[in-house]
Amino acid sequence: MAVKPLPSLALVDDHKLFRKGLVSLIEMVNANYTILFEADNGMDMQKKINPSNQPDIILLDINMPGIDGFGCVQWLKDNFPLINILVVSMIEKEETIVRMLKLGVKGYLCKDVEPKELGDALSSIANKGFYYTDFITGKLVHSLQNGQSANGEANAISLLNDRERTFLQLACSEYTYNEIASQMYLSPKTIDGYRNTLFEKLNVKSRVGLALYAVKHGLVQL
Amino acid sequence: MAVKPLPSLALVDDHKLFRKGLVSLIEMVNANYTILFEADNGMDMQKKINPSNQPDIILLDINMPGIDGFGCVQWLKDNFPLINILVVSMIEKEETIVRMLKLGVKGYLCKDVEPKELGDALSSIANKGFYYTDFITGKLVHSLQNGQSANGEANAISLLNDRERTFLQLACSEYTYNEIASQMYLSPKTIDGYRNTLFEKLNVKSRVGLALYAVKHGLVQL
DNA sequence: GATTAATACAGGGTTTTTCCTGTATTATAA
DNA sequence: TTATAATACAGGAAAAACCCTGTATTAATC
Repeated sequence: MAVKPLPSLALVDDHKLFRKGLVSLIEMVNANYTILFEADNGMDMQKKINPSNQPDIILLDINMPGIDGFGCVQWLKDNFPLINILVVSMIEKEETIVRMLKLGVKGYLCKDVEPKELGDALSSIANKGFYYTDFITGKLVHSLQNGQSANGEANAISLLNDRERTFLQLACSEYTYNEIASQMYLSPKTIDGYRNTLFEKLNVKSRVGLALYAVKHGLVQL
Repeated sequence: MAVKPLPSLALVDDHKLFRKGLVSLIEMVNANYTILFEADNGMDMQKKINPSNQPDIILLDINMPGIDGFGCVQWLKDNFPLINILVVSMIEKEETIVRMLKLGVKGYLCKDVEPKELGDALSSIANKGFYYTDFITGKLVHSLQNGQSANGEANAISLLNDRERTFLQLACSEYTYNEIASQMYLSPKTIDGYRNTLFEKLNVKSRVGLALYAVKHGLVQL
């Protein structure tokens, strides 16, 4: 009788201390998995993965230098769509979680969970193919459907269209609105309009408010 | 002959997964330490620490809900000044490191270091009382002395005085300068002056620039 | 084919921000 | 004691930001 091979894992996280801690936790506490490889970042992961060397599950961080978690997911979906992705991030922003779920990850864990939950998530993904906790299925799936955040605040992803988003990004700069207008090939008056609708939508009252909103919700990098 | 007791450690970090990983790493790899307690955050730490229950070294995170790492250091320095603090944070901003060193922590590790370096840091602190790597002693101590950042950029801590800092924080809001003036009990014209000096010092050209600078350098929370 | 929604734009006005130059007061250092 | 630096403030003006109301065009929906 053939022995079913152990599910193989890969860990992608730039914080080596965290990564090694995870490995230690997984190996010591639970002998049901083999660690296929570890990677420091997206680039590193791309080098270590290939058709004959695919893990069953990738534990993936979001904040990483170079190609970040989102870039990794995109690349994995394009190139190795069968690999299950479990995001393990310190980010608890609903917007981020929603974005990741929309991209098709199989689970999302915050770094403050009990080690037990990591075990649950891994076995759930290995067996059922996904791990969506109540938190995710309850509050978040609902917000996915109607573009509303669980805490009542509107979420920027679904609220803004492409043009509005680029305007918002440009507003987070020291360009004047006139300069932004020419960069977007629009009349200053149209920019005027964008500003006013964003003030409404995002519930702010000044350009500083716009900028802070954008930073807070990850629409611009600092 | 009396046996020298093992150095005792405490871990303060809100990311349980990371904390447990650290514990696992420390216990498995190195049997030279005992773990006195773990805490989820500053408040939790304050509850678990008392004159007859002091660890030799505290591994302290910075980003935590409630009382953060800075608050913890302040409280520890006030109440248990003999405890050695080793900061273990994902923050690599020089300004943050400098602030921590000024507060008297005994070492600063980024979460992306090799597990070995954690071991080095612990034994160095346990024996010599501190662990300042080349990175810290080289570039950073220099910047402590002349208020210059290692990468040439001026750092906000030494560059701004108290009034300027509070002005900057208020500028990161939707108050008009007139409103800020009355809140600071100053004439709008004086505020005018502050703005202009900060434009110079921080090398920005608009209020949005001020706000983004402040966020980037951690002078305001989002 | 009419209605609605989304997008781009104008006129025209008020408020706020930005910039420049110059002064008075106080504390600090030479 | 006399520069010097830091802080608080003024006048005056140009530029940018903000706000309101209203129109034209196109695409989608009824």
